[in-house]
Amino acid sequence: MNKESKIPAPTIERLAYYSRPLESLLNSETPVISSEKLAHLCGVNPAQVRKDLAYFGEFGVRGVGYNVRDLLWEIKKILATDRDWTLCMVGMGNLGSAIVENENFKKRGYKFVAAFDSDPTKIGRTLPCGLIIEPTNRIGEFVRDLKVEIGVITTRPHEAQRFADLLMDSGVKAILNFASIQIRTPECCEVENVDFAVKLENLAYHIAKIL
Amino acid sequence: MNKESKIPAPTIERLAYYSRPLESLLNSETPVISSEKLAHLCGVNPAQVRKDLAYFGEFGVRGVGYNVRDLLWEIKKILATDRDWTLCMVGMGNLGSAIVENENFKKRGYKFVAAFDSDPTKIGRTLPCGLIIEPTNRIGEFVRDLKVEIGVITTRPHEAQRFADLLMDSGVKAILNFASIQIRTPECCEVENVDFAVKLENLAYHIAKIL
DNA sequence: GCCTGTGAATCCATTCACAGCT
DNA sequence: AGCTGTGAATGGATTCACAGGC
Repeated sequence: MNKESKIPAPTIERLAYYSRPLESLLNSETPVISSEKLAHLCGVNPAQVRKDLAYFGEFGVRGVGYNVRDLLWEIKKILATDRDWTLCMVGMGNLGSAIVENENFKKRGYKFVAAFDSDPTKIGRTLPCGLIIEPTNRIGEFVRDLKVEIGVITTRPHEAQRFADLLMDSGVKAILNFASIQIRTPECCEVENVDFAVKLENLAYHIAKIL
Repeated sequence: MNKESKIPAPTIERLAYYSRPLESLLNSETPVISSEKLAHLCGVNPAQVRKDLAYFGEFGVRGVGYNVRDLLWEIKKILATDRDWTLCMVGMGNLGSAIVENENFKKRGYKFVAAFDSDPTKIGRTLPCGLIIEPTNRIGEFVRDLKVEIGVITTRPHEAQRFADLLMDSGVKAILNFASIQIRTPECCEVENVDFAVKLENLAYHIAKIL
């Protein structure tokens, strides 16, 4: 862990990106891939690919390249996506529902085992996936009983911090936050923020320069 | 543009983050804010805030701070979010629908004027917002007629590149891509990729280290 | 000959520290 | 006295370039 703790955050993110084309390649008849080809598929520099992978071991063969199947397996082991994870959703609006129902997540081992909302008209409703929407005041209870590991938040911004605190107190170890607010968190809990509007604002900035 | 072209990408992203608390502050009785306070609200270093803003002008008053209203206005001008943008959605699954219906986007001036899907059972359906789902083979026509500026893609990965090409050929200047694939794009078109699963894989990596 | 793994060099972003204004 | 604006210093990450192994 001491050694791994100084691995750059961008490296971890890129590992996930590398795994995408590798998955497609698995089905095709391509047993081996070079850093050059993989880099091209992911839009990065070949040296970057080699350096990223070298942090974790020597996965390649000089003069040959990387075995696709083995490399994918190694990356999954590193990212800990070779196992299932238990999630819950707080906020069952359009976005929350879309994520809970998402087949892609299920396929990757991210299983939602609880869904919460504070809107009384939504509570008790059964989702297509079989989950029943529970009231937010039962978050602690459910998270503890079901041993939820990752919490996802899609509520309004002003409620997000409160629910994040609740999730953390109940033992959640990581939070994926879609509310457009910076969630404050102690050391023990990892947070990733995703704000679509920020991405759009980025695009707006760049294209406004041209027009 | 020459001067602005060497502005760090992270700066642009942070400007959007700065605007969030400023919007809340507008309603409260806080006419002025220091870089220290704003930095704290956004979880960054105060010098970072000052440097980011200084790229674009001298918005603050020494010994005092930044006027909240003025600063927000300047940031909106920089990000070009002081005007409306015309968007279209390709892929009307759960995620696509959730984004098109999102009130937050509308409020920020991102207006969806067309929605496409290739599933015949979805085509012709009227959305709560009033839009009718059109077949993907009419993308070119609609995008040109309605002068769509930004395209959003939420299709399966294997179709994403094809639709991106189609959007670009029809005059779209920027693409927000939610499909888990790296979209290849010429100079003239900006792309932002958002992959939720990558964020989850990041979290998984970090919490697996602890467990 | 080809491609990986890696120290060295470069590039970029963040933070520091203080001069300058109110 | 207080807080911005900014050159200088630091700290990271990316890229280069080549030694090492197939």
